[in-house]
Amino acid sequence: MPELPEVETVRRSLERRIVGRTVTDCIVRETRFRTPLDPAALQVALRGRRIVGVERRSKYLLIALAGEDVLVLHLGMSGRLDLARRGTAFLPHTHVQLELDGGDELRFSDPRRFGMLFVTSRAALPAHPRFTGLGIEPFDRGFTVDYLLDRGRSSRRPVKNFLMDARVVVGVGNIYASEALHRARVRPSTSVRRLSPQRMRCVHASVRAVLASAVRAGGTTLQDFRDTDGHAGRFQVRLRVYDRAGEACHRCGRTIRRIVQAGRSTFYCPGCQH
DNA sequence: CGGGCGGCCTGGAGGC
DNA sequence: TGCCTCCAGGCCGCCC
Repeated sequence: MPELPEVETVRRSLERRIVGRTVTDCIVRETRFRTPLDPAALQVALRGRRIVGVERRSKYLLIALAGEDVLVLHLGMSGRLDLARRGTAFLPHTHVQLELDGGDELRFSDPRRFGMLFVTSRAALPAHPRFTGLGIEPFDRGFTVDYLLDRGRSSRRPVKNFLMDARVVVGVGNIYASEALHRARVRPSTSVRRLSPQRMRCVHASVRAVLASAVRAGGTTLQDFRDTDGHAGRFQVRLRVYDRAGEACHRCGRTIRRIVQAGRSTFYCPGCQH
């Protein structure tokens, strides 16, 4: 479900409400995730620990605890975090609860179980297998047109797949890759190394613009995305191509097409993307 | 060895 | 109503 704007939206809503709180207990009711969860390790690391910060790296949420440890959380496709009063009704597939002082609890639900959570030390994080290969953050200073040109120089792959490659740049998933390329007027099937510097500059600016705009809108809610307070995103009404196959392009009027690239749906306008 | 593809899961939508 | 197929916002490992 979540790409950078959705994860960042969750991060902000979490940060407002859990920093300074202490985890009193951790209840695990499901351990079968893609990487199996170790309840004992989680409980030992979390119980009695104060939450000192909430950060994001790529599509991972990092809940920093007093001391050296960090709770790492990934929402996968269907993961969701909810902050709620203890004892209130909870969503189906609520697999983990963090009980907080003051009577609230943070609930992690994930029907498809593509998500993951684990505890590691802050020092070990960069070397963790899930983090070592990660590319640059799209809002870091190092994410430049030259960086993209350099990384794309020897690659014949389609620019859409390139943008979705987390080894190149993190946070761009299936929705925002299509949206950024529409904004840039670049056809998703274009080979990266065939993009002129001018067109790459446009792709670069469009990635940032689309992501920033989606963050401001609180993410995209297609079916079930919510922040930790249960609020839906508002970017779905601004989508220009994603999930609009057969509809008219708002820019040129031509009919939006759906194709499949690397096993994922891609949407583009044949009229104004070349 | 870069990168496409199948698989991991559940659930919702749509066809018959 | 049921049963089938297809599809879904991510990621990993296999294998060409």
